[in-house]
Amino acid sequence: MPSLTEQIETWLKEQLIRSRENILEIKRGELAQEFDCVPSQVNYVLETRFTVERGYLVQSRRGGRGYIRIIKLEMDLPERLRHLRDSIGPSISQGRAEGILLHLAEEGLLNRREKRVLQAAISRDNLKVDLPLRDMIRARLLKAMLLALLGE
Amino acid sequence: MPSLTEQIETWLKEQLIRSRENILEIKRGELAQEFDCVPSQVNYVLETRFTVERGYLVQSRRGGRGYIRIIKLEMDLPERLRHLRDSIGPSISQGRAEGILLHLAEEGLLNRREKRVLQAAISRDNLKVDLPLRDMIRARLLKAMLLALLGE
DNA sequence: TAGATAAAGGTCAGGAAAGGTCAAAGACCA
DNA sequence: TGGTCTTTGACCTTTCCTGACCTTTATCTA
Repeated sequence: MPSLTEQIETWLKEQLIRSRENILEIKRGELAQEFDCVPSQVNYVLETRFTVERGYLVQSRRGGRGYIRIIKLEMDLPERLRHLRDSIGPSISQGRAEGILLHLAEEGLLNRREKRVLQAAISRDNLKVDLPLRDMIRARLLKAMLLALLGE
Repeated sequence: MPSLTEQIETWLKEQLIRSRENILEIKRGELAQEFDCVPSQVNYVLETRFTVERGYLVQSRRGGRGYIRIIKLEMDLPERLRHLRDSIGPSISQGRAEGILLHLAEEGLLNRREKRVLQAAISRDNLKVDLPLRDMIRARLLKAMLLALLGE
């Protein structure tokens, strides 16, 4: 049985696909009711699963007629690579790096094998270097590998 | 009377066979209860009996709805990986690493894209770390990436 | 139209539910 | 009796979920 978080994540992504659009608008309260949980659970899902690294933008408005809007980002490859390079920067945590991989994989830019390889290369367990340096090596490797893979 | 470790090992392997699949998912806590032992005993069994050496891959996740997943590798792979691991050793030069990649590519175990990624990851220009350490990181990464790639 | 009220969504800390690590004690065997 | 393999338990980290309390926005009403 998948966790609540996973169920909500899946549901939202399905809605996005089913609607054939890149925008989905929901009511936090209604969604929470649907899944029989507290509203802040929805925030948790959004914060952990719909981040920019993973290719989503979340906007919202409070008050009467409030809403939460989830936008799936789409860019062409060259733009994407530039953007990736910038967002990786000189140093990157494992968590953020994994978000990027997930995102690329979901878009079909990385197949399962490739994702696994990259994943292995950025894992702290494999890098085994102390912290400020580790995140810097990871950033360099990730950028180089993505360039090798995506940038003909 | 076989040791606890052996009992658990046997039980897990039986489950793997019985399920007719190469993947088995368990809860550490439940298993420990079943065998009336501390949970960390399960880790010990996994560490000593379900290693890559012996043809297994173990994945896990913590937190709510956590799990431990044991994956049985294809028949001839463990042998292959053992050999690779030995030939890489604890430290490897860029030249020798490239030789290995070339060899694997020739054998068709690596396609062009994959080779490019690995190549990028082991390049001294991307690692950018001073020398004794660089070759050690390269060795760890190469082994981990190949394992990720070949260990379905 | 200013202020009250209702109707959203946001934040954050805490607790629960996993699994991980490590060192020390115990058991077994050569 | 020394060394290796097992077993245990204390403590740690990660992930998920909840609830109390806060802020923002729209709408209604005097």
